[in-house]
Amino acid sequence: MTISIQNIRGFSDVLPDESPAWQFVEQTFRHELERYGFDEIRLPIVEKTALFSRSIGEVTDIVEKEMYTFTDRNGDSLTLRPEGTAGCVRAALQRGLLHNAQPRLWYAGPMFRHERPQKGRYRQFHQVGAEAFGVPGPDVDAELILLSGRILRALGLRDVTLEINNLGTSETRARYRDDLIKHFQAHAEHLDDDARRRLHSNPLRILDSKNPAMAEVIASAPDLLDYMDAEAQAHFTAVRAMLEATGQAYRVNSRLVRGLDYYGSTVFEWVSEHLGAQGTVLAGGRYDALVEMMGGRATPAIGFAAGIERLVSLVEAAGSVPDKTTTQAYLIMTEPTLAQNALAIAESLRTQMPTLRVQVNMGGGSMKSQLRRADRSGAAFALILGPSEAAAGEINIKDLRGETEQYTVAIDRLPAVLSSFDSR
RNA sequence: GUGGGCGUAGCUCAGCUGGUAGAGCUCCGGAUUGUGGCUCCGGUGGUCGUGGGUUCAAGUCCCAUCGCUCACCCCA
Repeated sequence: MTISIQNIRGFSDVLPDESPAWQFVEQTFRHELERYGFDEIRLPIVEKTALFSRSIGEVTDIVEKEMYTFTDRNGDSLTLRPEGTAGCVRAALQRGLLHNAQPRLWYAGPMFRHERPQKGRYRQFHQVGAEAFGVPGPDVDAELILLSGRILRALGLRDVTLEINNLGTSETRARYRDDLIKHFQAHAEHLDDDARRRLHSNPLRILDSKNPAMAEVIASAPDLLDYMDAEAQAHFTAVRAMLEATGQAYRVNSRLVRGLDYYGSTVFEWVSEHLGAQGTVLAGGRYDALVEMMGGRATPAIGFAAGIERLVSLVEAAGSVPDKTTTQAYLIMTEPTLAQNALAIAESLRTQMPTLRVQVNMGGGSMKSQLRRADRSGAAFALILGPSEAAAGEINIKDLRGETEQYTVAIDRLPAVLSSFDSR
């Protein structure tokens, strides 16, 4: 079949088969975040372009080539949000949430980046984000990491590992960056094309290269950790001590660099081996300079974002998605003329039993096909209404899963009977 | 943006050196006049991604194009 209009590349549908896993991931985040004192904030999907270009960094890949930017009817440049932190900071500042308060906020929803799609990477993707404002750490840093670990465990994910790093202050990072460029320039003959291109735009990224030919130049490069000042050292040590005290395993990865300009100090990343090339499942870090940069009073902050699609794929592979609640009762009728009675019975049942799931067969069909639908709906039992039952104010109950013999009851006794089935 | 792999039924796929489109699953009906699952029988469903070319003849060969997918880059 040739369908004339299809979805946009990289914008996927979440089909009914997949939605239980999505709900599981979303509900787990909501539940654990609330338990740690985070409150939900709902933010616009479109913001002024300048919000992102200024906060994320003009020369990052996101801003340079990945944003969905358009001009609206007023001539303003608007952008579909590529990430959540900028909008959250904007809202917190604009609405006065940061005034004499240390809010902890979480949000969830779609983000948009115009990249080439591949496994675990889509143009519309979904994140859950959490941001904690006003606390300089290291206690929040550690708690946020512990929270993210708890969420991943609650999702039943075992094979995810925690990597942490400290990017130091913007001054020490600039000094490190300069030395790194010098180092790579001195060994320019060993660099591949990508590395040469990134030498000035993003030299820290060269450290991540997977090219074995460059392993030696990279290994001999200066280490960021050697550049940290005493304060950053102390902060990093304290975070590590807190993780150790709570039994949270981690690996220090001095090559761990976040892609957005506003990150500094503590950064962390949860990584899975089962996702192909896009293994990062949840990542975050401290961004103490961002609030002030956006016009607010200097306010320390830290946050993380998790990729729902990646987590859904892991959770499905791990088989940890709880079974979907299926239809408990499926009502069928032997004559189409009984549809009125069937609807009335179902409505009355739903009113009397608020938690009951009951589906009425629609569109007729033979007894055989109706029962087949009842079976495939996953219902625990079928309610069968024929002319004789209807006339007598009764209905027939057929147990589709257990051993109970089929029998007929008065309709007003149905709630009691179904409850007894339910507690079985 | 660059490269590899792949586009045949709703799904998973077969279709040799060109000779009028197939299987399994699903769905619908029947075997069983008001009784599902298992079995058996039958049926619905395709402009073979799209456009052009070669040929008496193209799912098959050639060209272009679109899409999907994985990887690079980058990131959740």
